[in-house]
Amino acid sequence: MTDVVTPPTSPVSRERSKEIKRLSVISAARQVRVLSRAELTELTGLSPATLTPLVRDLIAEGYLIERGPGASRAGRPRAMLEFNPRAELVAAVSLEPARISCEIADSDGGVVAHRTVRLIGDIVDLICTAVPDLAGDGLPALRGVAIAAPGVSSGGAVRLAPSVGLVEGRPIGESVRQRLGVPVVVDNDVNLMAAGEHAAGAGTDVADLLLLHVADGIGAGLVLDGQVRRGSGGAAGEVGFLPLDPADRGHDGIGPFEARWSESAIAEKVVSLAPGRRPESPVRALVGLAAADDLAAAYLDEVLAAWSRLIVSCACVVDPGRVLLSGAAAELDDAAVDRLQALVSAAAPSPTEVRRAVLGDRAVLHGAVSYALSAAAAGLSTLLPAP
Amino acid sequence: MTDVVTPPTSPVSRERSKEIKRLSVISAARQVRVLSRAELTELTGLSPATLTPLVRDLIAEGYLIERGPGASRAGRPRAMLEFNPRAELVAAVSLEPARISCEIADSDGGVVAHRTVRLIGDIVDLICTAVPDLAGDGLPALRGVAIAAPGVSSGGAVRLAPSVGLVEGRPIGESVRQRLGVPVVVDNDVNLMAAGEHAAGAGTDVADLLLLHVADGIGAGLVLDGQVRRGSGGAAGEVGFLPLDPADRGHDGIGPFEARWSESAIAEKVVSLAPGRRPESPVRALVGLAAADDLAAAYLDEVLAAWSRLIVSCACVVDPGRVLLSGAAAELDDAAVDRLQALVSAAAPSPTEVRRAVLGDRAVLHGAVSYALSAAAAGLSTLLPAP
DNA sequence: CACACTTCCTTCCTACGGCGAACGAATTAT
DNA sequence: ATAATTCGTTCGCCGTAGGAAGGAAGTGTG
Repeated sequence: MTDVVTPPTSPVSRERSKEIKRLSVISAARQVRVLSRAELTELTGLSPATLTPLVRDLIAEGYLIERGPGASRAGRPRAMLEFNPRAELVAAVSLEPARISCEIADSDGGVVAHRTVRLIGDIVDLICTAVPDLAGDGLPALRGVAIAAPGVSSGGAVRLAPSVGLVEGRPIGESVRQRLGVPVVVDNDVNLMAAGEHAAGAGTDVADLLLLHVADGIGAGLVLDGQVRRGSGGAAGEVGFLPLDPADRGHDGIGPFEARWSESAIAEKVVSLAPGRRPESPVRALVGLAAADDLAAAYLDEVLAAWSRLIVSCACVVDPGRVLLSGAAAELDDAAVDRLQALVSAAAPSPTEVRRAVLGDRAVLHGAVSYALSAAAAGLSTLLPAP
Repeated sequence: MTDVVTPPTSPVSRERSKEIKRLSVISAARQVRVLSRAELTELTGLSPATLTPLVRDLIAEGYLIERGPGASRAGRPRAMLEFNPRAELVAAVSLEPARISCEIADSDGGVVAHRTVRLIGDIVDLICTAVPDLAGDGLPALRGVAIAAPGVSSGGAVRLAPSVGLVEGRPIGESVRQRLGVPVVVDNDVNLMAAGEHAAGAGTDVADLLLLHVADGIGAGLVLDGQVRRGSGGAAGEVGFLPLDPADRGHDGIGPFEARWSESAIAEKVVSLAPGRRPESPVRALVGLAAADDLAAAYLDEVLAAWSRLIVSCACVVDPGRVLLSGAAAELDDAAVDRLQALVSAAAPSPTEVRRAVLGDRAVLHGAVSYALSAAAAGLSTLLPAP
C-alpha cells in the first residue's frame, strides 16, 4: 500500500505559505462575492504584486470569474472579480431509515443536484455510485462528503443507528473516503444541524449555540467557539439522558428525560387529550388545543417547564448563550416560545436566548456543506506547531 | 496614543514564518528536554541549514543551553542542547478574600518565587509592584500574567466576587496588562484548576475533562478539545444552578443544587449528625462518620447520589469522558469514589471516568502557568485566514 | 597507529517568493 | 487636450529555504 510514513515536513515550506495565501484570497472572495484586486489587497494584506499571479491562477482554476469593469468615479475602473461558489462542490448524504438522500451543493449551500435512493444493498456502494453520478462532470470539484447518520455516530453505542444497518460509524466514512478520494465526515444528524444553523441559519452571529432537537428522542448539537463539540465519546448533546427528575426512569437506550418529554411521548398525551389518530405534528396540535382546552393548556405548561429545565441545565454546564429549537420544539408558536424564554431566563445563571431554528430540513444540508468545506481546509490545521 | 489602526498585514509575512519556526523548535525542545540538532531536524522537519542560525539565536536568548557532547556509537557525537524552562517566566496571581498570593513560575510550572500579600489598597497597584519585585532580574523573561479570581470573572454578574473588591473582571486585567506590558488573563479559579489538571495533573492524557469543584458553592471547569471553554457569557460550569430536583430552590446568587449539596450545606448536616464545632473538612468527617453511623452512611449515600446526578448531567451535555473531583469532593475515600463511579456509569449515556484531581492547591498555579504560556503563543492564532 | 567509515554540524550557494517601486492602462475632471 | 487619479502589472532587489559539499569529531579495523 501507499502507506508511506509521512516525512515530518517543514512547518513553513513554500507550498504551505502559498496555500495559505490562496485560502486567504478565496475566503475574502467568498465573503465579498464581487470585488476587485484592489479590494483584495486591503482585505488580505497581500501586496498587489503578489496578487497578480495568484489571481491569475485562481481564475484559471475557476475560483474567480472576471467580470467587466466596475464603477469608478475617478481613475482606472477596477476590474471586478466574482467568486464562483461552484468551484468547490460538496456532497451531503443523509441516512434515513429506509433510504438515503444525497445532495450536491456548492460552497454557498446552494443545491446543484439532488436524489433520493432506496436503501438496497451495501450503503458504501450506494453512496459511491450515487455521488459521482450526481456530481457528473463537476466531480473534479468535489471537495468533501459529509454523511449524516441518525443517533450517536461513534462511541456511546447506546443509540447507534441500527435502523440504517450501521454497525459502526467509522468504517463507512473510511471506506467512502478511500473509494472517492476526498475527505469524508460522518456525524450525528443533530450535530450537523447545529453546524448548519451556525453557518447559515439562526446562529451566524454567535460563536456558541446549542440546538435542541426534539423528535422521537431528544438530542442537542453543541457549538462552542465556532466549532461543533462532540465530547470525548461523541456523546455530547445526549440531553435526553439528563436526570432532571428523580422520578423519571429511562429504559434500554431511551433516556429518562426523553422518555417523558419527547415528541412521541407528547403525542401519546395529545391523543389522550383529543382522542383520534396520532396527529402528524403533536406539538403543533397541542399548541392548538391549548387555546381552548384547559387541560391541554396545563399540559403545555408542563412541557414548557420540562423543556425549560432542560435548557437551563445546558446553560449551567456550557452557557451557550443562544438555544435554537428544532424539530418538534420549533413548532411552538411565538407565545409559547416567549414563555419558554421567560422560564429559562428566570433560572439560568447567565443570559440565554431561546429562539426557533430557521433552516428546518435544510439544516443538515448546510451543516454538511460547512463540514465538508472545513474538512477541505483542514490540511491547514496541521500547520502550526502544538503549543 | 499609539492607537495605530493595525494595517492588515500579510498572512505570511517573513516575521511570521520566522516566529513559527522558532516556536516549532522551542516546543520540540520543551517536550524532549535534552536533544541534539539532528533530533531537531527530525522533529521539526526543518533542514539542518535552517536550524544552525536559529539554534544559535535561541542559545543567545537563553532558551537553549549547550551541554557537552552526547553518547555516540559511531560518528561525531551530537552536541546536546538542553531546554531551559527559566527562559520564560509567568506570574500566577490568585485573589483570595483577604489577600493575594503571587507566584513566579518557569514554563514547567516550577515555582521560582512566591509571596503572599495582604490585600491593602488598590489591587492593580499591589499586583504591579509585587510581580516585578518577585521576578527581580528575571523580569525581562516574564511572558504573561494569569489572575485567578473567585466566582464568575465576566458576564453573569450573579456570583462576581465582591469579597475581593472586584467590580468587574475586565478592568483589572487590562490595567495590569498596560502597566506590565505582557499578556494578562483573568479567569475563574475553577477554570484555572481545570486547565492545571489538564496541563500537569490528572488530565494530561485526555483532551476533554470536567473538573468538579465543591466548596461553599459548586462549580465546574470544562476542558473540551484541549481548551478551557467558558461559554458565551463566561458562565459555563455554573453547575450549582442545575435544576436537578423540582423541589430544590436557590436564592440570591446561590443555585438550587449547591444550596443543598455544597460543602457548607453538608457541613450543617454533619454538625446535626455529630454535634460539635463545624469540622474543618465536612466531607472527610462525613466519610469517617459513615463507617460507624447508619444515619451518616445513609446521608453519604444521598450526597453521592446527588453528585452522581450532577456528573451525569454534565456527561449528557458535553460528554467529558473524565470527571475530576476537586475541593471537598476530593476528600472522598476510595470506596466512596468507587460508588460514585458506579452510580455515574449506570446512568451516563457514555463511559465517564470519575477520579480525584491530584494537584490540590497547586492546580490554580499550574493552570495559570498554562494560560500564560498559551497567551504568549497566542500571537500565532491570528495567522490563519478564517475558513 | 593509520586509515576508512559514520554521523553531526556548518558553510556555501542557488533558486524562489514577497514586496517596493516604477510603469503602463483606463477612466474622470478641467 | 491635458492633468489627475486610481488600478493593475512588470521589474528587480532582497531575504530566506534548503540542497550540496565540506569540515569536525568520534568509532571500528588492519
